[in-house]
Amino acid sequence: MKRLVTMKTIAKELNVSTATVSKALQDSYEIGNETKQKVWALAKQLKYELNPAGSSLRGQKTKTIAVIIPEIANNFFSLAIKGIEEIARRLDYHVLIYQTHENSEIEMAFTDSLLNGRVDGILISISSETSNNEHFRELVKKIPIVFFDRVYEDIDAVKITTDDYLSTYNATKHLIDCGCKKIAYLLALDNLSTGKKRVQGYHDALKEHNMLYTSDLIVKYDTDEAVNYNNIKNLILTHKPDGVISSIEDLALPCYYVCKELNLNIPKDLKIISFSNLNTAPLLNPSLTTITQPAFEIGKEAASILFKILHNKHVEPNESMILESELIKRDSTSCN
Amino acid sequence: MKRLVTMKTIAKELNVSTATVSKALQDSYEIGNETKQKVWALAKQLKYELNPAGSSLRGQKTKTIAVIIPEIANNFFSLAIKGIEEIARRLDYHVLIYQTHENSEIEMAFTDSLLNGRVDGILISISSETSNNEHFRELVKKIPIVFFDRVYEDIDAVKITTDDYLSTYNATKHLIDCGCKKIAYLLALDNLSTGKKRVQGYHDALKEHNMLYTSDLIVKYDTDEAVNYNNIKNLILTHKPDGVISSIEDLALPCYYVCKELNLNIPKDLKIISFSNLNTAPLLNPSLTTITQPAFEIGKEAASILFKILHNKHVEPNESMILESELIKRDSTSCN
DNA sequence: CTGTTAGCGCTTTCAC
DNA sequence: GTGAAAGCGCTAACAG
Repeated sequence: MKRLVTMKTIAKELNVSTATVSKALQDSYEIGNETKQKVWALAKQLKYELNPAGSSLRGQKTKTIAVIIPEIANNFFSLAIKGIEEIARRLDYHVLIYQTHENSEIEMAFTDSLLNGRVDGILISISSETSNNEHFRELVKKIPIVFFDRVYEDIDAVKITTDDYLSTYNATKHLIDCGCKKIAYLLALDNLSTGKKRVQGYHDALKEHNMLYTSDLIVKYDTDEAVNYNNIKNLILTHKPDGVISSIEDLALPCYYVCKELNLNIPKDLKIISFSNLNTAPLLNPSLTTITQPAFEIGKEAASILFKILHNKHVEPNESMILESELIKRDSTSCN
Repeated sequence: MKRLVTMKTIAKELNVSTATVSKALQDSYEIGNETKQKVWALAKQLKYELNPAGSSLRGQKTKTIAVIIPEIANNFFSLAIKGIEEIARRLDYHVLIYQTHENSEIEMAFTDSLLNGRVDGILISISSETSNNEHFRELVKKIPIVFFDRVYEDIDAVKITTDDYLSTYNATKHLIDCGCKKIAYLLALDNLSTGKKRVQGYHDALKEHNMLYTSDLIVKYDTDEAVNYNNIKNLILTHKPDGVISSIEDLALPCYYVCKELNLNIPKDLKIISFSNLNTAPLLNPSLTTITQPAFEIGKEAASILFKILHNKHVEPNESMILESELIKRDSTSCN
């Protein structure tokens, strides 16, 4: 396109060397005030911007981070990105986005392709904990990484998560308190500690209250929507649960539709609680009680810690954090 | 962090020059087959990745594009990004994300900061058409840009939009066909052609049917949610409309709540149609009839065209596109 | 206080 | 078919 304005342009114009310009722009103590002023003025006038290729080639820092997530068009992740971007902006960092579509092959390809100095660090929410353990174990040695939400439990890196276990534990307990006798569970993310903890919380709450716990009451997520719908329908027809915990939003919706088809009154016949970051949840009818994660804050925390690492260079002690989810009670499960 | 694997590494190992490695990796006809094989094998083994700083410094292309949008945590924009990312991935491009929070100062700062060769092109959905006309007029001369959804009407650049005028025209007509006699409008984006066309469609449909058109029936978006709520409440109390067209999702929600507070039955007392990309709209009660834009496709189209421009180098004729929105009819406005 | 110089990793003539 | 050399824009060590 257009010829770029470089330090050379400024140097020539001002009859100084590029080194002087470089230092002046960095406000180095080595440069005289007068020169600095002249350089700054001209730089501003010409709208000079540092060429990132030049400086990162030289200095090994790109002022860029990558965010790798399963899916962008998802309330949780888009809020998290929002948080990340806000922190990045404050520190003049740039944010690259990559979506894996839950495919760990793609995930590995992305991370590998980022080891060439394109970014200074990575924020990642992984798609599976089973298929690429070794890969990540190596990766964390090569580039600063912070895991968020969906993390590798047994890898030594900073992790920002929410209290998955407690969330479902409390939610299940809430349903029990509401009088539910038979609580089903819609299972997803079971290849991740996130998912395992969630189902464990459900499990433990049931056991503690001597409630029925059987795999018959668990429906596992399938990538085919129609299959999910039918599985849930079968569950409801066969076992007639009076409560449901859904580990992801995408399973609560078909559950809702099934009830509609079967003419079940949701708060009365079946109480549903789901993980969800829908900003419209209160508009749902019967309004859905949700376990809502602080997605925005998770993004902000994860980014903040990554930048801390990037700036200190030195190894951080395990600064991992567990943020609290909120059980937002609504009509569907209110006890009265 | 770790020492990077560079062409030098490969060259040394294989006793060839870096020039040969570079050419081999590009599958140049100049290089013998045997050498190529060796280079490729070693590159793979060492997980060599091209250093983007080096090559973009040299070649002036970064294989990176920027996406500038008002807000990430928004169903429309996150879907658009999803589309953009998918196309970018196919062509091995990287995607930088920037959110302006509807602030055109920030917007200008972003675009300026991208003129230093950090990206090859920009996809943007602007925040205002009034405050920085001159800025964008200059910008399009300096870097390839494709505008999407919220565009500069009178700037010579490719634009991907939806049929804003027709959307509201048809929606309004639909309400009229349903028997509405007094249709209000919730106005937003009025500093953009997008918003102007939307209100114009509403206006024209009313006029064509000799319906009441008065600014009293228009409530303008305010950044303060409480103000919106009150304005809508006043509108409804004072003018008792039987239909509402909302130009953005964020105004339909308070409208819904107002009805709840006033004990208005939405399909019966007041029919609401809103622009919305909520994937849960069918769950709303009373289910909301929506004007739904093909956000994902807009993202894909915009990205595709940008890449076309980037690859041809030569100026494109005006390949702007207008995609169709869909009026998804639901209980709240069904005629019977 | 300022300039010279070298080199980050890569590509591209131009020789051989 | 391969290599030497120059240079993209920047920074830092070192001279002066």
